[in-house]
Amino acid sequence: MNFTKTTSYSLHVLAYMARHENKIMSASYLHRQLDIPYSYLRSVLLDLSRKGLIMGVKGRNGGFCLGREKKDIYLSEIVNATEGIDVLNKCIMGYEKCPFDNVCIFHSAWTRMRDEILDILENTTLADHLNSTDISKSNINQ
Amino acid sequence: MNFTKTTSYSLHVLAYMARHENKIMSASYLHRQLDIPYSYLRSVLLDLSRKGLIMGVKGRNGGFCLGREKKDIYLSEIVNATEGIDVLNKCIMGYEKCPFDNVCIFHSAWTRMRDEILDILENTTLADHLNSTDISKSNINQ
DNA sequence: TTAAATTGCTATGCCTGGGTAGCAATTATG
DNA sequence: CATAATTGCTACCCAGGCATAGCAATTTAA
Repeated sequence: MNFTKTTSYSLHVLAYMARHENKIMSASYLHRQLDIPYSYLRSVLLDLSRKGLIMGVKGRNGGFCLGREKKDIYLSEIVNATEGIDVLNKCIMGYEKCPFDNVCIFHSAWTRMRDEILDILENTTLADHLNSTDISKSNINQ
Repeated sequence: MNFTKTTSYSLHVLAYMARHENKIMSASYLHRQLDIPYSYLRSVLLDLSRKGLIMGVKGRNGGFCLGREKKDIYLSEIVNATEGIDVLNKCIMGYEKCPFDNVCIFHSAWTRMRDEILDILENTTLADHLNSTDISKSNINQ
């Protein structure tokens, strides 16, 4: 009923990096800032680095920064790099194809959400996301 | 992003039993009808039986039937018997509490769906479900 | 009475997501 | 130069969902 933690961690990290562009951040720093288990964060960062979403800088004072400009990284790419966006194509009953032939009572609620989420993922860059959450942060009604 | 297969199997089985009330069905029969792996179906049925949702009848010609009348079994009970309805209380990012303080861009799409699904689960009995899918089946627009 | 079909129950295995740990290579700092 | 801090990489562990297999007990049918 949700994204994997790996996806969540990745979105966290990349959103944080977008908010502090051009700053190189080490795994231990990100660990302290984002409260993600250090060792696992290491492996997530390695993976994102291999996939080009971030760039690793070795050596003392090394760390990671965005692999591209924040306006050029779409959220869908991040999900694709972790669990793959295909999760959204499985019906809520866990099958590729709805076992109730799309007439199950959850279907409309489910597809509506899926379409909205897909739309967000495919049309939001890290830069957009930054703006949208900034607006939200200034809204008391949370 | 979806219910576990165990939940899906359970909903399948119970919906099928509701559609053929008062008939005793063996695991191997249900396996053939619903295309659920036999051995795993056995363990699912055992579990549902222990939890009172179905009743086992031993011996040759034995099998299972609904543990209560179909109008008295709510879908929420079934989900609770398998993975627990709490899955719906985790945010889409996989946490108990949304790590973005409820301002993440998926939040409204997600909560809307969750509320709808919860409403369906808590207010639909197997009997209701039967009617709703019957209506849908007669609808060409699928 | 014997065999077949069934549930009740338990032990086991596989896979994946999540997580840990350590070593080599690299780089900056004292 | 020596040491500290870092990434790159690999091996490993654990839990849970999914799945299989087999044995005992029960009941029916031949």
